[in-house]
Amino acid sequence: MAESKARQVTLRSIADQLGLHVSTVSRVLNGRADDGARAASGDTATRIRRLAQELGYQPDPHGSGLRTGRSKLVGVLVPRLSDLVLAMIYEGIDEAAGELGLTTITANSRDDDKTRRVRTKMLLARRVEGLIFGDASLDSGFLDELAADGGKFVLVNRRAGEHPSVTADDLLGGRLAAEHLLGLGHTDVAVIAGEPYASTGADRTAGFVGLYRDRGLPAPRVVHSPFDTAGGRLAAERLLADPNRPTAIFAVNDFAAIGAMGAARDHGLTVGTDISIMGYNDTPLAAELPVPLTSVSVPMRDMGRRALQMLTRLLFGGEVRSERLPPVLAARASTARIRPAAL
Amino acid sequence: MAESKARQVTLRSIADQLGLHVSTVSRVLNGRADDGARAASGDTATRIRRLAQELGYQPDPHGSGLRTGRSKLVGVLVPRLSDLVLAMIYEGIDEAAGELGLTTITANSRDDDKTRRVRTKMLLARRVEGLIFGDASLDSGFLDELAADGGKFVLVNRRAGEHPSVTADDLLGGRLAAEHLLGLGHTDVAVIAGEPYASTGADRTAGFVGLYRDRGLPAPRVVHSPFDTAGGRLAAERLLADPNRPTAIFAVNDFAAIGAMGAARDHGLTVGTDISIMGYNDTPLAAELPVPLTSVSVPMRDMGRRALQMLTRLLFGGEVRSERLPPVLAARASTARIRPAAL
DNA sequence: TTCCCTAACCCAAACGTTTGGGCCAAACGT
DNA sequence: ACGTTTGGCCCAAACGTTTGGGTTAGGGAA
Repeated sequence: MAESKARQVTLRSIADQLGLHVSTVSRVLNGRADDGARAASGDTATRIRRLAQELGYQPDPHGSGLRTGRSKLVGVLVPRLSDLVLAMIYEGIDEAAGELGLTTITANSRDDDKTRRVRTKMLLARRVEGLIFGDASLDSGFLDELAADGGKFVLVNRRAGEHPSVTADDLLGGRLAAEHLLGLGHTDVAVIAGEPYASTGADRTAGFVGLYRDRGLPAPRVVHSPFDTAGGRLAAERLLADPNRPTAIFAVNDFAAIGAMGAARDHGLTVGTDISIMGYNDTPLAAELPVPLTSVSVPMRDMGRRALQMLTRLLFGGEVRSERLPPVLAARASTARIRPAAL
Repeated sequence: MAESKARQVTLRSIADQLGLHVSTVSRVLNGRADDGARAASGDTATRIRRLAQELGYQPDPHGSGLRTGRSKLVGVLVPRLSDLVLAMIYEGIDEAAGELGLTTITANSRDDDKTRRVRTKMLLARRVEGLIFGDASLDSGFLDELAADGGKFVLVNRRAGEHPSVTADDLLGGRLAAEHLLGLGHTDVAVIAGEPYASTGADRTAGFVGLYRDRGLPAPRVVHSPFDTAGGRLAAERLLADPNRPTAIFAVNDFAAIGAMGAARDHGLTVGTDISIMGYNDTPLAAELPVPLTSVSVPMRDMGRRALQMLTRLLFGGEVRSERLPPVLAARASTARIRPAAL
């Protein structure tokens, strides 16, 4: 494209200009070091390299892909890229892919099974070498089918079944959240748990609820919702409508937490004093909010990086073991010691 | 990949199984309608189609790309995908691309000229047919160079030079913001203007400042900052440190506005009563914040869609004219009529 | 009956790479 | 002096498609 008139610069054009054979040029430019060394004299090799450089030669992926059967493409399926969490994970994936000479193609599944299948088929039609799913659903057989068909993939962020995955330890994260709120004296708490099909929300909720149960306290109320701000607001409104509302709310997602903060304010409550609210993921936004949001920090970009690396291990024959990264609590002003007056 | 053992299903394998020639199969499956009709009898055609369907044939893009010289790929360069605005624009681009049988590849430039060049080169090496830049910079010659080299591209969100672009009418948006604040009685205002190299911030600021000047009012203070929350907070802190601080702040970006809200709160000010703050883009978050944020709504997804469509027009020989989409004000609680007491 | 037409195919080349196998001449070993 | 190695290169096939141009057989017109 950058040379629409000047025709493509190809191995052949370089070879012709130098009076060499195309295979010689190929070996020098792309063969493994030893192969290239035997293919041409040092002098010829530098002449080739210099001309290639000068002409801005870039191997045509169609040609090499056709010959080698390798596309150097990996597909990434996410619920939606406009979800900041997934966007950051994707950035990690793409970063690591670039370092390995791979290119990523991404698509949104909108957490819809039909779309998921269609988009995956499109990625496979593009001959991706492997896939990374950021939208794994606990209740869909899709991944099992794909694995049975010999599809190579890893999961990121959400786990499902026994498929290899890179996730944060959401169970632990949920416990951290519970410990934090308990430490502040909150015994009457509620969870905005996200979508039931996502392991992230489910595990965080399970960890949270588990700790309260372990301490012999009444089980927190659990209400499901979408992972976004509007969903969080609605869920919180339901909770706050209750005459004896909880003194603290744990939302499994920062955006849901922000929605909950809005709902709290609508109820005339000041977040951090009248009610404690915490989120999850420690989005860059969390620390900068008017009332800084307590959250649980997970290494999103790193999760992406590791997922890509795990996928390449998988592709090059290795067996892989799922990884579970540790989360860490980020306490801020949105959660505070319970005030009896608040009741 | 889905058939790692069963070997690829190719035109040849289909042809062999039916005792036909590969070219016949190709014409039926992929030729234009008339070509396909002349290539085989209706009966043969259905046999071919049925088998292809049954085997799940998907044309190999390496093969067809090599032959036709078309990759059906378009490259999308953005500052960062973890910027919600760009993510939504990209979703629009990708959506429209899918409808046209195109696939998008995206990369982050981090608004850094070196990275921009490197990533663009990578996209070109992948043989994208055209590019969409969401990271145009007012002060870089890069796009001019690329255009001179015959590169096919359009800009989205930000404009630059005379290159074809799909943007919102940011000048108008800035005026809308100014009218809104003026209508509420704010004559002492400030702008958090974003990065100077981005046309978005520059135009919004120019429109805003222009209206105040047109009305013969003192020129608003203008302070630059990154487009994110932390940047907005810092900029606002500078503004609020001034003993006679502005009664309203216009941030050219919702995230910067959120940061500004945080800074205001730190200064003991209640947003919407003690001080008015407004943002830009009308991010989904804006309406759901504890104090709902007044913003200027721009059709981000549609901008993406149109950019992709404009690019295809450009690729298929047409001339194109830049488009400027109208923004609309979304007034909310974060801006209110000035109270003399606030001074 | 002869000629032409058309429907329904097949043939072959080309796109740019990669890669296993030549081939030749010069250098080396004995 | 003669065989062997080896450095330095060339050959050719193959990957899966597309596409301009055959080729054949059967049917219709004259």
